[in-house]
Amino acid sequence: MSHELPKTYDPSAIEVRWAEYWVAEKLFSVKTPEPGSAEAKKPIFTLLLPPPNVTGRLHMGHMLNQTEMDIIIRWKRMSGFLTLWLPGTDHAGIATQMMVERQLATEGKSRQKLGREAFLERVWEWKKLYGGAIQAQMKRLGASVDWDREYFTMDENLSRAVTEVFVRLHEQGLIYRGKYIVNWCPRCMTAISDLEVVHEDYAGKLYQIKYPLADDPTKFLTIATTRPETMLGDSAVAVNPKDERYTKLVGKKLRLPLTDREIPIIADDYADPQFGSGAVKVTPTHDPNDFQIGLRHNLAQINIMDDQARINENGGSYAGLDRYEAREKILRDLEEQGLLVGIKDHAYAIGKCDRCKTIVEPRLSTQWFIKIQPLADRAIEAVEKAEIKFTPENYAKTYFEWMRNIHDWCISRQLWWGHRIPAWHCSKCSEITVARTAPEKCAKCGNSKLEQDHDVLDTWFSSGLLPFTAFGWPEKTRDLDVFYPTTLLLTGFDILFFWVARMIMLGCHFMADHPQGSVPFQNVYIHALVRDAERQKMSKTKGNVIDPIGVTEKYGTDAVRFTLASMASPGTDIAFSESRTDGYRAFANKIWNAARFMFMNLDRVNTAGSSPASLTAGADEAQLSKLENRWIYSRFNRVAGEVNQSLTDYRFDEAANTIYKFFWGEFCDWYLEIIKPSLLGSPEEARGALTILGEVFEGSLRLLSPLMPFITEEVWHAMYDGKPPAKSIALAGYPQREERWINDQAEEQVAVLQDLIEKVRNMRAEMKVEPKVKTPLQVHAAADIQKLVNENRDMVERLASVDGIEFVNASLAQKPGARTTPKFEVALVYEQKVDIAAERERMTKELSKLETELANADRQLGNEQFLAKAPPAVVEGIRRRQGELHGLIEKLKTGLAQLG
RNA sequence: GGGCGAUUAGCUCAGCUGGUUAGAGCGCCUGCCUUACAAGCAGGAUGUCCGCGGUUCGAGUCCGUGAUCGCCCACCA
Repeated sequence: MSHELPKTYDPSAIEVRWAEYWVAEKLFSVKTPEPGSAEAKKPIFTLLLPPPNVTGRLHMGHMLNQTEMDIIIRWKRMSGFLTLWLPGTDHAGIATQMMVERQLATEGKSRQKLGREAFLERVWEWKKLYGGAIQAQMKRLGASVDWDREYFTMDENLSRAVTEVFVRLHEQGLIYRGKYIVNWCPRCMTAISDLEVVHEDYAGKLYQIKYPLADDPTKFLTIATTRPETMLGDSAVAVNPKDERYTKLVGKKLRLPLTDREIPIIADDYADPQFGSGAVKVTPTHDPNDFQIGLRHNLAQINIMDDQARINENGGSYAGLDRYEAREKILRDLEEQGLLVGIKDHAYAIGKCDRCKTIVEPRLSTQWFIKIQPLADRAIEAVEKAEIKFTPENYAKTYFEWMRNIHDWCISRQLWWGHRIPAWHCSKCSEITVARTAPEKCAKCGNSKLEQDHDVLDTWFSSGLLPFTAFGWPEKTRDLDVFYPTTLLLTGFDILFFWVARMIMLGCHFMADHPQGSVPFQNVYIHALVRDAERQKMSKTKGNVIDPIGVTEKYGTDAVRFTLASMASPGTDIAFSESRTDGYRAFANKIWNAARFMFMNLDRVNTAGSSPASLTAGADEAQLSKLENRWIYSRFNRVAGEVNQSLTDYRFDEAANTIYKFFWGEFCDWYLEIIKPSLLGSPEEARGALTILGEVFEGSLRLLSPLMPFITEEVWHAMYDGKPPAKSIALAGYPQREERWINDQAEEQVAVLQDLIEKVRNMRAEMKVEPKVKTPLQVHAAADIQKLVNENRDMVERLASVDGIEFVNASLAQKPGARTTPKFEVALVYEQKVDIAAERERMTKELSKLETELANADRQLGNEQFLAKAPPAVVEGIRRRQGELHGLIEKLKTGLAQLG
């Protein structure tokens, strides 16, 4: 079988093949290990699958999630760790419900007319339709997901668990039902939680309105409001008790304009004497603050709007008007009556529905709530005590900030897609029974006509249960024993509060007795987010609007993945840089060609030689006497150690850059160049060289594999000639640093040779030596350097285009164009004259740089404070450098003098 | 209004606990199709590390302050 790879690197062909292979070989399936076994003690990961948007395309931010997830999966797999793929709960459901409702509206139908069952059936159909695109993309990335069963978790198990959680919380007094002001979306016709309200700056107006006193209509109290329409529901006007202007008025009545009602003037601290007139209208049904004031003063609750935010029958002649139509009319009417006394520009924030961007209406309604404080306290403690650690750490601050200002969580939604609240209403006595299964009859009056609550639960309620329900809770399962808590949660900050915080609260609460600890995960890695295509305005001005699928097709998944990893430094968002992706595609191409080069030589040896060569049979020990082999082994192991450390620290950027520099800058640029003569030499010699080359190449592929899974898989399989030791490179174990191969001396020696070669190349370029012309070289150096150069004479001559090396005893410093370093002086023997002016400029520049440096060193070393306080290693380093600088400067000066 | 973060080469970004000469990719300049790779090779140029003040023997790095930009949270009419 031939080892040949196609001449051209074509990522798409490779990707399709291996993605299909991984799925077919079930590389992503998970087995539950024996409890207590070594396998069970390995880290476990919670990977949140981000919600797809309704069009079925992935957002760039989500794409990153997925890509990084994949990196983690594959990295951990290679480390021999178990990876667990957890299904996400169903976030697309509500969006889909909205789409279906919109469609029904065009057909003149509604969900109420259609009925619950038929409606849910239609939602389900849509979800399957749009889910297909996501599934395809996941397959492309090598993930296998049983779409119907795992992704849409409206299954019986989860339903049972959700009910169980609800009932238990209710029994513990942590769930209550009450009339409160909630955020109401008049378009979705449901309550939404605080987090689902997005605030936007709004250039509004502040209206000043006169309310006449009831017993003296010639006198007025002026209030200020941004929402005049709500005055129809006013129950009072509040002034601050310390506000002396109004002390006498407290307790008196006002006539509420446009209505026939009288309302009291009350004293409440909420009123700010500095704002407006210091008097504020109180509308308990349409403002959360006013609601609280209303409770304190036992005010009437007059709801003036229906569920679509139209004025209801309590609004008198305004009934039936939309809230904004009503505002216009009310303002006109007030103006006619001379009661509108001022309009000012006033910027404030308005809340909009996260999904449909309709302006949210605070609305008094009966909802289910979770008493959040006890849960939040424990969740705060878990992070304070470092039971859960955030990376980057500063997200803990954000988390605390939110947790400490948390409000009770409204969990009921007036939607149909979701888990229904397990509460039953008695048609006779209105008693509410919360139960695991439908009760036969009312516990209070015995009536058998009971109806289940129509509301469903907030999706984040069930999502928040995921860390334990996914393992079969409330049953005591082996999975729960083994997998809870997981080691790492990987996610973006955008769902820190929605999901992460709630998983922590609910996990700590329900898993309090768990032997391995109650927290749902021990580490949270918050990765950077690529700017979302949704935020087009911002993105366009920054020039970072990109189509992830297009980019992937253009550069290959490996290049895109590598780019995202290399830019994933913690703490900041990523602006996707196409030019960098282009660069990493070139890197993939480099790998490809290096592999082709290796295979080419292998085939040559196998054709010419008497015995076959192998890339994977193990190193030929005799080869290790060669400097370049000791060097590359040392470098490889050092790099492996660094990469492992970076990955442990979640520094994917460092890991990527380290591998990149090693593979391209050392392995390809130097090692392959150095060993070319051996590869092209006798079959025996080439066979030996190939064993080392094969080992280092194979190890490099494994090192790279998490960042570029497709190309590494392809080349790796080719190296094993169709008989790999594992089904996938991902299963082959990750390279670790092996101390015995670390060789400082070899690294130092090669560094000197590299420096020498570079100096010669530099001189040649400067003197404009024809590339094909080889020039003799003079070297002045200590005996050990001479010995080193002599032993590697061929290498230096070849890589630096040198014809003969002469060691000289006299310094070369005065020779025009010569180069001096602390370890050697080197000059070309070349008749063509150097450009004196350019040479003088170069040397003068060099000299001034060195002199500045020397001045610095002198100053520091002359400073007793520095000598006393700086670490010895630093002092020693500067002292040594000072010695070098003296020598270098001396020689440069000599050289300059020589130039005249 | 509260909190968090950013500002380093023309562009996109690294620079970990303060320590010798601030880096990478792309772009740019010069020369090379050297038999793995022109998606390449060799060489090269480019920085008031946002401003100001401070701590320190020493600051891109720590502190304060100002400017600009961004994000998150938020019930002040």
